[in-house]
Amino acid sequence: MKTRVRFAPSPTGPLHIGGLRTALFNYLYARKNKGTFILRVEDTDQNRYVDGSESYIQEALEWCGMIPDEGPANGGSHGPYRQSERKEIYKTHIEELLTSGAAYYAFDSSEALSTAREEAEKKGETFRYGSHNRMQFKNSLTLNPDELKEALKEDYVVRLKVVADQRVSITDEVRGNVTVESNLLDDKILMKSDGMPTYHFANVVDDRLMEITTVIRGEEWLPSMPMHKLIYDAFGWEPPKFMHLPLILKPSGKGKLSKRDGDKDGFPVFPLQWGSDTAGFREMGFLPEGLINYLAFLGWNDGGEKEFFSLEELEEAFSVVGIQKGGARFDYEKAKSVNHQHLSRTSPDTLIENSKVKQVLADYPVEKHLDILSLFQERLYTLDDLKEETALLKAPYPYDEKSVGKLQNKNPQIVLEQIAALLGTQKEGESIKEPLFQWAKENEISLGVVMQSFRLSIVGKLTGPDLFAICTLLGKDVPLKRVHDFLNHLS
RNA sequence: GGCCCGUUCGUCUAUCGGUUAGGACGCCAGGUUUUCAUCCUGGAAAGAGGGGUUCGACUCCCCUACGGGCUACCA
Repeated sequence: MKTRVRFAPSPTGPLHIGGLRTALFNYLYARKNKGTFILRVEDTDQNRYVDGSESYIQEALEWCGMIPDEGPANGGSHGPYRQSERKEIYKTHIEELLTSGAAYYAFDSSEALSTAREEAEKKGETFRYGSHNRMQFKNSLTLNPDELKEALKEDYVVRLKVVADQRVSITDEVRGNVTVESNLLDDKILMKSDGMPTYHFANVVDDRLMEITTVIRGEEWLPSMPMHKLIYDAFGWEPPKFMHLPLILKPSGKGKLSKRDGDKDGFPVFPLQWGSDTAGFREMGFLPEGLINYLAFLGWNDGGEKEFFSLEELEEAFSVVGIQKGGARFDYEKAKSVNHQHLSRTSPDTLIENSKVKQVLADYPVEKHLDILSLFQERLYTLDDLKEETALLKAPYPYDEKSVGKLQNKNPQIVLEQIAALLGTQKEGESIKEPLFQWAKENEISLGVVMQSFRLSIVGKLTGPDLFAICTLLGKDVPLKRVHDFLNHLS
């Protein structure tokens, strides 16, 4: 049987990186098994629907290079791929369960239920609508045919009739067997009073109809897996395989990573920008490969010591045995470090096409773009760093006075005058490196002092890439002027 | 509270009964006094606790502790 997996997000806002990682693992599993990667939009909650989410999700997947084989954007043989467009399908399937007696109508109001819940809570108990008490409520099990007919004119939901006194057992590919007592399970609502299915029901029906072979989703769904099994049973269907992924935790480890954590600590939690005030990894200067590589290793590894992977390499290396069981904390420093690896290994010719790079480089003459990028590239953790790094090409001011102060009593003037002299007589295409070092040696002047003086005069601080390369970029006149300016500054 | 899942350096992780418990990020120290947030080398740093099983346990089992998830007509 051909492998078919789906990524099934809800369009309730931007795609969180936890969701993106779920998508990634689905994608990798599909590619590794030469299967099909499906995008299904779970828009059954009209109250939480947020306009623009679906296109955001599509764009985010595309940015990462994970194009769905089937989905709302490009169609497929098992559509429609939006649950809101599958209402008729759910309707006929719920009829089936109603007819067989595996499900029943219930007429309790939301208010009545929350009251019952509160009362149970007061007694320190958990309210459960199930085999032990379902006969005490107003539903198609307790009403006579006439009452039922009348009740059906008003709002109703459809509930799953969970069998009593049974051990429900199902296996997760990552964690093994999960068993639960059916008496502990709720008679879950399958169909809401607005005629839309709940997640649980839509999920099972769609996974079946779309011929999904393996369900790969977040760990938050693990507790409902036995209940899903019961729905499959009710239809007489064989459940697919299940794989529950560990959660991505806050940097503190206390709970799931949320947007607030990013706002608080200044890192993105979304792949792309959402709205005007929420930047994504793309806007923060991440390469999609960098993000993907980092995310892949949050909860998975190939067992070896290699940690730098392209998407293609991940597709090849991915396997279920490498999936972690415990949650993994998000670490922005590590994410940047992985991105840095990808950044430094991308060819400058490719990188120069990036819009963020173009933006920074626009301040410089076109013929120098490649040289500038090549000089700074290996130092970048994010593309955003390029702007800060290249700032030293523009002006050395303000000088790093702390460093200047330390240099003061080492007699930098004589060094700077020599540098100026060399720069003045420098021929096109020649570096002053050799003659400068030669001079320093002859006069027994420490190269440390020489280079520090030189660097401070040119870029105003003691950091940055190779100084002679910077001078080459700046041309002949600018470095000379800066040395003179610095001499003035010192006096 | 109940149910489910988890627990190796600060963090992400390797180990599938016998290892000096390995790697990466971060941190610290060096790289013949050329700077550097790059690069190279080195260093500090871990099996939650208690019981078993076994010649031998990080690895298997049980208990405890701690952490997380779920407990909606949300997904």
